[in-house]
Amino acid sequence: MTDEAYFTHKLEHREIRPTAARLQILREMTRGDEAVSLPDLEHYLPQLDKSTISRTLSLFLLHRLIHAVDDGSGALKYAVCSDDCDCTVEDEHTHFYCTECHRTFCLKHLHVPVVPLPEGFQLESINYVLKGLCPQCSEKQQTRHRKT
Amino acid sequence: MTDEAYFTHKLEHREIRPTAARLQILREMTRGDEAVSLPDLEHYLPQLDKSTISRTLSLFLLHRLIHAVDDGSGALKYAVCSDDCDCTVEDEHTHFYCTECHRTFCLKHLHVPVVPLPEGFQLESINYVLKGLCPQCSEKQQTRHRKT
DNA sequence: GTTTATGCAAATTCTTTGCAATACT
DNA sequence: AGTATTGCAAAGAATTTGCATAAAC
Repeated sequence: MTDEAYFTHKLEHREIRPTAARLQILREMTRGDEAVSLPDLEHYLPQLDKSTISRTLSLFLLHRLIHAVDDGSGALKYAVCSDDCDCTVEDEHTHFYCTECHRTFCLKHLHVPVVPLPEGFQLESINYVLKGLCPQCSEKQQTRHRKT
Repeated sequence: MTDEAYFTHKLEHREIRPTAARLQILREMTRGDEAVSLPDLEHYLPQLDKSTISRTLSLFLLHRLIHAVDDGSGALKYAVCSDDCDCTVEDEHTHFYCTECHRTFCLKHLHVPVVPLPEGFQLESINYVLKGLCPQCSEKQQTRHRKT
């Protein structure tokens, strides 16, 4: 299966018409294990208008092809769901936001923890973002300390 | 101890000069167990400029008088820390965002869970927001269903 | 009287929307 | 043709900043 066919299938699986713009956005979002923001996509895909990207992200969200993470950086970040994801609380995973390089990592093997809620609260979803230094930035900081 | 003296002391305890604007903002933030946004404060304190509120919140954050919660509503929310809070991961509590009434509740008795991070990640803080319906909105919804 | 805080206006950043033009089936 | 998609321009919302005035010590 070619790359193109793979992404086309992925869109159709979620009942999204595979247009050129949507394929480009999905391809871009699939590179790497990091969540990307609308401004990120705007930067990497200058041929597309931000309104197109915005509407595409809304569509992807609606069809549960991607999930959104609020990492507190000011811009929402988005990442492609795994194929079997239904976006229920049980499907959600932990994200890590690096306060140094501002990247947000998907820690797909770490499910979000669920604390028992008081009476009356009805849980729909969870935003669980750990913040700190990613391995690279943590390493750089230690190197700097060793040298000084 | 009067109200005024209580808030003045609270500011001074965090080494913040107790000006009129700061006292009003702190008083407003102390009402209720909900986190408030900058636009919320702007609405409740029309006598203060939003730039003043913005700068005051930054100052409060810096001095760890308040903590910020990103509930995904578009506006950051802020809530007064408990007196013994040092804003470490162990001090952080769970927040609940109601998708219906858009209020954010501090669940102070529920510490944020901490999942074990992969090698190399250095944890600084956690944003843990549960989303769904609060007791009131959940109740209203059920009432509506019973009637129809 | 010098430092600090505040208000006003404007800028910035992220995101969405109306509408006309284009592409698809 | 008729519907869906896209680009452009503009609007909207939250937040911040420069600068002049006002308040505090």
